[in-house]
Amino acid sequence: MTTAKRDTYTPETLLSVAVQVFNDRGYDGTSMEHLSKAAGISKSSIYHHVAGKEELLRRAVSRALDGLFEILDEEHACVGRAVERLEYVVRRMVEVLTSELPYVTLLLRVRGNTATERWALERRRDFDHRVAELLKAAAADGDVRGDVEVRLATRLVFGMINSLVEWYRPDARGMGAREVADAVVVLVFGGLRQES
Amino acid sequence: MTTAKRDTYTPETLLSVAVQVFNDRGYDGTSMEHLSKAAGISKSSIYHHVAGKEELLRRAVSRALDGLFEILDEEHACVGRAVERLEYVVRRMVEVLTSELPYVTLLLRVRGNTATERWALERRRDFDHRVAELLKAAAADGDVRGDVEVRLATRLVFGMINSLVEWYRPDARGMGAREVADAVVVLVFGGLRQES
DNA sequence: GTCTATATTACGATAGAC
DNA sequence: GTCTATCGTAATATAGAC
Repeated sequence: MTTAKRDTYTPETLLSVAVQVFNDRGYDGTSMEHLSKAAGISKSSIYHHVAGKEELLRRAVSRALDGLFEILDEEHACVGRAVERLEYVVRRMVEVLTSELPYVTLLLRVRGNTATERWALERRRDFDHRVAELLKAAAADGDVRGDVEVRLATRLVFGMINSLVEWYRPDARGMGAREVADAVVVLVFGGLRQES
Repeated sequence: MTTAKRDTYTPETLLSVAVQVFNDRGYDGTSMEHLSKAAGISKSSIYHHVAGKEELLRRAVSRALDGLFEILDEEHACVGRAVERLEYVVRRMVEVLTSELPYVTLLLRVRGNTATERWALERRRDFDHRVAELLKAAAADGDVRGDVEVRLATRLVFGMINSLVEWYRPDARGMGAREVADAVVVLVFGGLRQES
């Protein structure tokens, strides 16, 4: 029992509290006062753990970005037919969005007012481009419909996947991540229309 | 030539400037100082035209909500087979999102920190429910696949459509609203997969 | 590690001159 | 209708005691 007691904050545990408040009120709408109330410690105590508000944001979006980029290094994202790699990435994106929900939520709402936010936006764009290339390859293989521009289709698919953060909640009696991932894959590739 | 001169602001023209800044920096990240710089007049002059920051937000989201709700009163949204009414509403949503882009963008980013924001969120939920009922009816008709829960499908389709505000820009050489609407309808109903 | 107290700056909004 | 000047508050962050 080294530090098995409880209660005292680390940057990690403080982050999980802060990210919740950021997502509830918006990053700019959250003051250090709000954070201190939510954490149950004083404002100045927060500064003992982190340099300030922006460091909390940087830690949070880093965690989200790391989770997303790791997908692209996985075997099923690198080998095989492009359309199958794409399906794998789509499914894994849903899994990362749900498992790292608060961190990805914050990432997707970043505006670009500070250097940290602009850095996050840039890394996000890199990730989007990597997935867009996958869709482009699948289109070149003839596995994906050619009557919708690849760039446009990528954006719309990302829109559908990323919208998870606006409504998905890991309730006990709610939907599981697997169920959501299945639905996203079915809709993205097959569409709403009843197949005969 | 009553007031054909130019330059002096009305609540309307000031709103169009303010909404741009709100969307660029986020509502909470925008100060009256930012607005005054963008409008080219002093902070106190803004208060001559509107009661404050929150009134600008209210006017903006009202305009967006009015545009969306009007869709539901149109003939093609009320008569005919549910799946066809749904397709019509999806297409018109894209048109309203593109034509009222800055106002809808602001609406979709509202958090809920003030009374105005909570009112906007509530009206948005009403609209979402109306469209969800349409999808439910289409599913009851057997025109929409039954292997994805209606509630989940609604959210994902809304996610795809609403994501427009994150990337659509009405550039002269860019995509037209019609092209985007076509792509959304094709993907929502038919999916990505190449049809044989 | 946490606190109270405070420095300093920025914010939303108003007063009153022109 | 626009301005300068300013009020009162709330923001980020620091100092220093315990």
